[in-house]
Amino acid sequence: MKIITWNINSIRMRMDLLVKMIDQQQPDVICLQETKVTNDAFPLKPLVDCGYGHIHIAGMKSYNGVAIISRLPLTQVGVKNWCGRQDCRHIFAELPGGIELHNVYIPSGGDIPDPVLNEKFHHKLRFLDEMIDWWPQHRSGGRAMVMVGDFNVAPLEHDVWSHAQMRDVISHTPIEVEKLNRLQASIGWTDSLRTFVPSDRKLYSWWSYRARDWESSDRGRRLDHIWVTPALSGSLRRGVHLREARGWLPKPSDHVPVSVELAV
DNA sequence: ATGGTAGCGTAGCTA
Repeated sequence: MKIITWNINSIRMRMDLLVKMIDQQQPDVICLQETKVTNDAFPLKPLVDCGYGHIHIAGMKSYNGVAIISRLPLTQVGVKNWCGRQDCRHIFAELPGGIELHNVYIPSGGDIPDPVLNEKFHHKLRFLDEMIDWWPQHRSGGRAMVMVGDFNVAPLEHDVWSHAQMRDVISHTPIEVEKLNRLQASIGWTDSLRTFVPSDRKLYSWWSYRARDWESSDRGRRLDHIWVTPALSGSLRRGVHLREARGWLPKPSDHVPVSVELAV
């Protein structure tokens, strides 16, 4: 089973690139973040025509929005709200074989790395705290689960272009890295991509639109993740970042698709 | 230290 997560930054702006990714990668399941479209305006038809007849979405006007797009049946679908908001950041579904799939878009957190001065950073940290408490109540690592998405945190030294220069930059500050590590430890999640790419090698899933040349400056961050529970970690077969998608024309997303294959 | 780009929706927020 091949699962791909991608922060697409508007599905309507990038439907052609989504179809290109599907033609090239043939995933069984696609999890999107930042679809930026209400459910009634979500472009279902081109995806159904590609063979993805099982689609679960939660979208709102302008911001956020998540989608699970599958050629395998989805059962037990639902939406999870955090921090008392209904802001379309987390949906889930069950896949064949009883695998529970969660697609999450964690808040970015704004610019100022101080939760007192910056309400957006406060929200991000509360979001992480709530998830840390929730997972052990919801399930144990003995359940086959996959959690994917744009977590907006690059936890490891080589998940950013410069560990030293990123210490005070939101996405790599010690406080949020510590919370992401606690989230990972909550029920023993495995960071799938780092089982395939050693932690001493640079690995990025996002490059800013603001760079003059994203490829030559290569100031990336690994914000997008695929985690699996211990029940599935032995089934991981392949995991890759589709770096070339950052250059797809005419208008690439600032994030690239991240893919894993599971022998299930 | 600053500003750089993109999307939504048509001003200014979010990233």
